[in-house]
Amino acid sequence: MINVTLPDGSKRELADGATPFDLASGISKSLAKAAVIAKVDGEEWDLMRPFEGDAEVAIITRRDDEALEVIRHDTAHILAQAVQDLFPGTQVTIGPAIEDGFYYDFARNEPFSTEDFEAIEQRMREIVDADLPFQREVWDRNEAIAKFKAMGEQYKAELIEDLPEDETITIYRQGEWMDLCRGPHLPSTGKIGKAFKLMKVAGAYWRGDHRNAQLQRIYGTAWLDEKQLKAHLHRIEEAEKRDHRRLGKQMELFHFQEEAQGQVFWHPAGWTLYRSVENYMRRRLEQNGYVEIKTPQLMDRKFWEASGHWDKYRENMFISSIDQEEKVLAVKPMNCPCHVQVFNQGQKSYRDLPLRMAEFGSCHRYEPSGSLHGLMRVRGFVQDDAHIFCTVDQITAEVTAFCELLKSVYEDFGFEEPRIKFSDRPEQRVGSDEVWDKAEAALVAAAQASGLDYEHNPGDGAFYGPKLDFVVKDAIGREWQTGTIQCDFNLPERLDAVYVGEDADKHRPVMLHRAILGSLERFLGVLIENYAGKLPFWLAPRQIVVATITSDADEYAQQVTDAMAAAGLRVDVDLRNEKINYKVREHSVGKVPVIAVVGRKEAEEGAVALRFLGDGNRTQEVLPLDQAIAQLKAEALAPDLKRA
RNA sequence: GCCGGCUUAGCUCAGCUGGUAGAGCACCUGAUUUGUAAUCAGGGGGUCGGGGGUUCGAGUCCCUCAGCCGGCACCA
Repeated sequence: MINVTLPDGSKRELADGATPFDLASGISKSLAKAAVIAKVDGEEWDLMRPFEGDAEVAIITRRDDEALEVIRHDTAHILAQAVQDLFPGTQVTIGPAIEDGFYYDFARNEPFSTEDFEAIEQRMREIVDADLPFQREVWDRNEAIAKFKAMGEQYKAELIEDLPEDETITIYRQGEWMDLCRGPHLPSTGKIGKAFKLMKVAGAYWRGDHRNAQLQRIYGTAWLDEKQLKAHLHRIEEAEKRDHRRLGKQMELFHFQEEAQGQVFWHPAGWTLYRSVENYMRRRLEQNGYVEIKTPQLMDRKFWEASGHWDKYRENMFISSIDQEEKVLAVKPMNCPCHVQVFNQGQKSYRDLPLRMAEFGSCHRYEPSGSLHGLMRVRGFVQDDAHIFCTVDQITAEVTAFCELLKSVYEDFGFEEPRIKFSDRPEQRVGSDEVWDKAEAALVAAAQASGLDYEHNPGDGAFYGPKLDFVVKDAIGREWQTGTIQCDFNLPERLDAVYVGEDADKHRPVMLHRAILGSLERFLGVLIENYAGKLPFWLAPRQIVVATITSDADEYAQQVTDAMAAAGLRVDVDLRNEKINYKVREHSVGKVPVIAVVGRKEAEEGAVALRFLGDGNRTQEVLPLDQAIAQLKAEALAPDLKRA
């Protein structure tokens, strides 16, 4: 007899050899039907795996979050089986469930192509129709290695060899096909359903290491039913429409061309947006006790040798030399060493600390060609950079203030809270453990004080100190790091930064490297996608278009435009001989937030009819010109100025 | 950088198995003076990413370079 306890505390008795499926069937038919896997003493089990003794059991059904993960993992197995059926000689490696789907990495000399997808999907559907049971088997380690080697599955054999000695080796079979797998799986392939679709092929390194062989990864998506699958595909389509590269072209914000790979040509509209963001940031920094500086673009290589960057990053630095001189100059890849130079001019006292030194620092890095991505990853960029020189005791207060500022800035730009990663001491590092203790504690305390959730990335800090990174998502779910704050005990030492303490002795300051937006370019990319181009009024490059209905109103329209421009609003006039429908459509598609329509009536009354973009309950308002301007002017203020 | 794909008019794209280029939108011209998401008619515009090759003949096939796209790796 086996005694099981259910989540509600109730107990049941089962015969020896009973399975979670038997348990579910005993409770109700519908539960047995909806069941996916079971949790046995907190461990995920197959429904058909017999209990090994008394246990606490929960039945996981299709409605639970875990179900999709199991289905996706199962689908990955079915994909692997289908591929090996159709392309003999292909080796399997690993195939996990991921967000929205799954992938499987294969080793095969011939490349897969998306044209193979139809045949593969067809075979997958046949495997589902065959309703093959997933069977779990526990194998002896050496037998398993020998078996996979005999099958020509080198990668699988290697995986088993690298598993810890005490790990149970489990093999899952579906029909003739078998794979090394931890499980769990559904009882049979028929339970998976057919709401899956192969999405793309890609290269991926074996075990994520670029020194290893490159495998072919097939990505797929899988859902509970057709409806969910369709909704997912629709979401992807919609997300692609807000891709900042597409919108950048449509809205004439910027362009790229091959002669300046990875560098932005900002167009008038895009640069207007850029400047709005920069000006906003500049005000926020001023309000928060920062001073702004500007440092050189080109510095002698000796300088970078001293800072340590030449050794570490030489391959990623742009170098310049000039015929008349022997010197080799490097385009600055970062601002920190320059800021230390400014700090080092003259004598600093503890009374000068904390010293918050900001720069909209233009930097260039030779990023790998494959990593370039629109505005998100470029070779020439501007950081909203700053370095806070302070004492160890000031770290907590400074980091807390920074987190507060960052939060408020993101709110002003309308973002959901970014994800935060806390990275602590790596194996290779400088500085004593006591100082690391202090710095790590300071960062964590500051994050908590600011009410921010963070996740822990052990050992992922910079060699000079721990850091908090802030991560936001783009339109199609890719994550981009924006803000950061890092404690640095190293650079002040290398570049000999000192201040005179209360005790009249010389001391090393701590440097906090920090950026809120990260790079202006990337942030603008994220901003454009976040709003799908429909930027809030204060950021919109063209805030208003004055559109006439007939040429009778031309003169008045020009007056309206001039008055609005005089009030500091970014306004254009559209006097073209076109129907108002045409103008409204064109400027709506062009994402202009306000269209001021003027016809004979408005001209006579000295009024304007304001039409607001994409605001359901506020599409139109007819106002006297003065009042309209006063209202728009107030709305055009940046959030920080509205508060003031 | 690596694997795969793509590159045709300003933009989005079509051009089957090789026979010297096409659509919609945009643009220009004309008509229309119009009340809140596309008025009608006409017109101009391409050494088909660069270079090389195969062929009587290449946008179509092959080689090569570049850029872009999707991943991977990288990201001070």
